[in-house]
Amino acid sequence: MFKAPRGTVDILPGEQAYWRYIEEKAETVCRLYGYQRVDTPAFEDAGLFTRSVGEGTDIVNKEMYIFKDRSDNELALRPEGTASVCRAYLEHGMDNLPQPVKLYYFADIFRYERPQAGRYRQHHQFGCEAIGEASPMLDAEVIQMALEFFKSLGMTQFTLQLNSIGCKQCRPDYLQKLKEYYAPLAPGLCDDCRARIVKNPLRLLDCKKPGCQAAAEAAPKSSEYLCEDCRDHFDALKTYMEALKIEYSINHRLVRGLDYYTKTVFEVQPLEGGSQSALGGGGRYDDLIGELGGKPTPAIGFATGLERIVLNLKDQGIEVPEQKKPAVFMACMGNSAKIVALKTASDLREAGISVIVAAGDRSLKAQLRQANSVGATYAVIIGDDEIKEGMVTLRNMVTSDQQVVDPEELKRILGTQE
RNA sequence: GUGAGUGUUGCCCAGAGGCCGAAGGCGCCAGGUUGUGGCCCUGGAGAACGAGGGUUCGAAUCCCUCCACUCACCCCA
Repeated sequence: MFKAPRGTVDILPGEQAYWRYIEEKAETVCRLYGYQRVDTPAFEDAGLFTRSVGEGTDIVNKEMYIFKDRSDNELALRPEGTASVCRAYLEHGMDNLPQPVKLYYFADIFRYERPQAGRYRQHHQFGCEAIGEASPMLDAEVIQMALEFFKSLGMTQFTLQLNSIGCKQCRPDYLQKLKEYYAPLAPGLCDDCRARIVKNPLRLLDCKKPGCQAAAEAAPKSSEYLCEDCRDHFDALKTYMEALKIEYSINHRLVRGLDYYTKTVFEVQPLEGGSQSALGGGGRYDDLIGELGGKPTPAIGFATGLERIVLNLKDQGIEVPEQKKPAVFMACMGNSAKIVALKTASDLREAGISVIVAAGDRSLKAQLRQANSVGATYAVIIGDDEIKEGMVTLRNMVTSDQQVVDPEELKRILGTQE
């Protein structure tokens, strides 16, 4: 027997209510904020990701699904959403549209990781990107939008963490400061961290190892080494956040795992929950479009993991609307009844009424049992008696009222009941 | 890549060397009404107990190997 590959899951009909709910809320938020949907391919040139996400990151180093196709193109299943959207922005000349261009997406994301709670090899993200505007107003708006999205789902148990990691003007200086601070501490750090001092100093800050915690806690803070532009930007953002009454906490150790971020970075964390907890995150990436070959174009975005949202909704006991039940279940007995049932059903469907027709030769009892279990509001019963009269029996499954009606009348009767 | 746990019918799960040719619940199917659901009752189908090897007179139950899944670390959505 075949099984779904490791780290992948089937989202069965019984789960779909959560997914439809999330998608609907996401789309509502996007409409309110003026974002338009974009869909990009599930795989891209591998180089797109190595260049954007960064050579030194875990995602690129050990998590990408890379493969060569039959023409020897090196491709990768997308390990995140932003790079593809930026590629599409450039490829389709969206820099000629009024800026900023606001796009959202639902995408499956692939990372070769060890699966665990809330973490999969294929997962789904909803994300937004606002490309072509540098103002911190947009930062505030994007963050607000992310929070409004969670709130619209009924979620309340989460916090917002914020930081600024500077830009290419000020970050080199800050990294230098970090290195200087860490150099004498190196002997006491974990192996990973010793390597990070040279390779990726920013990552020193989010090491979870007990031995490195104290060092990270007392490390120089990026927000204290910002250039004037970055500082103004961060200050303005904080002002806007206060004006919007958005609560946040500054986390000096929040750095994010993708190299393209500049200035603002943020994460949404649930109040409690497992360690795979980040519900979403994002930040500004003012240099990315330029690095991909476009003219310098500032941008900001965020993404959320749908699997984690589903987990959270369940943990919080948040109810989602049930999926629509069929209006009519059509039971029939005998061969001529089958023909009438089929015809009647298509008539009703033409009128927009959902119908399930019992196929096969099961007893009426069995058919009605099924009508009950699929949650149909009505059963239409057709047998020899009805055929003789040219009528059908309409049974209300909720009240158990039953009447014999002309099939032509069904549409009218059912139409007004809905 | 590292560590821990688990692996019995579609699902949940009992079972701890012979009473297991595997129990129960849910679900499924059928019957209890000769054309009628939801409750109830009865019956039925469905598992050689992850795979392979070993110990033993005898293993779902003990040991080994492998595989899978889960959780945790790392990192992230």
